[in-house]
Amino acid sequence: MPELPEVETIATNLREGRVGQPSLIGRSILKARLLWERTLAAPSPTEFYSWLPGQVFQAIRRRGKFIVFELSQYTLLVHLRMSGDLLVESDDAPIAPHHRLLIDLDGGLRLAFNDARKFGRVWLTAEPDSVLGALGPEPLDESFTAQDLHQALHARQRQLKPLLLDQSFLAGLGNIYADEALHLAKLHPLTLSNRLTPEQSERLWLSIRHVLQEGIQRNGASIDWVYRGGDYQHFFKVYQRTGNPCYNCGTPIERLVVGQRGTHFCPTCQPLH
DNA sequence: CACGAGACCTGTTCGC
DNA sequence: TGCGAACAGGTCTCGT
Repeated sequence: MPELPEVETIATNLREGRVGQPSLIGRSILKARLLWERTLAAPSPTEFYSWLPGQVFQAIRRRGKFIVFELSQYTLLVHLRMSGDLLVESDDAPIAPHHRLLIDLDGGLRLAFNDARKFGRVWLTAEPDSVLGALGPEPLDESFTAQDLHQALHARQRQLKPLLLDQSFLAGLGNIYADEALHLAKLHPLTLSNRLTPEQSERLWLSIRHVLQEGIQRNGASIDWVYRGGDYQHFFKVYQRTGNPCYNCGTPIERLVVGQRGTHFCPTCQPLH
């Protein structure tokens, strides 16, 4: 499901609370229960169950597509992959289909990890860098400049689309926002990274930041049953618009498969040179 | 190093 | 209506 804007929205809601749902900050954990063991990437279930009770939520943030829960002594990391979601619910609510992990909290609450496709993963560790360390830069960070992007693009020779999806190159972009950013930047998804001029790199940098910021502003995109609450799907320019006219030039949007991912682009606005 | 295929999973939609 | 194929917001591993 989620890319950077959706993960950001979920993390913000858990940190700040939303209507009818309190913040998790300051809450303590009573116990945890795994309903699908493979959801837990590390440590062992035995360690997981013994480390969590008594831990208090100190901070909640996002890094790439990971949700980072800073607890008293450990860090809980959650990656939602394709279909994961995190819900705060009453601890006596019926266990919904696809719940994979329940964490009981004080105050009669429960944090539930729901994940139909079972791809999502959870880590509990004292060394979060052991999981997050390989991630590339945060695209919205002040320290990430157009020059940085240009230099990184020229350090490799790869097709732009798969490179933008590579989380060690840049953290947080997924299939939707990569397609939207490339369209806004007027770059073909198969363009080789080291062929971009400084001007093209800057356009890509601006476009990536633009689509991510707009996504966050609209609480992410909700394109099917998996994620709710976002609006950005109404503003897609190419994603899932195959055959529909480009808003710039009227040419039908085309779809091709790149790195096994559906890829949407305008052949006129995004020519392959 | 770059790339493609297969794996991990379940649910929904599409095409005949 | 029914049924299999195709597809889905992600990432890992393996072979070339």
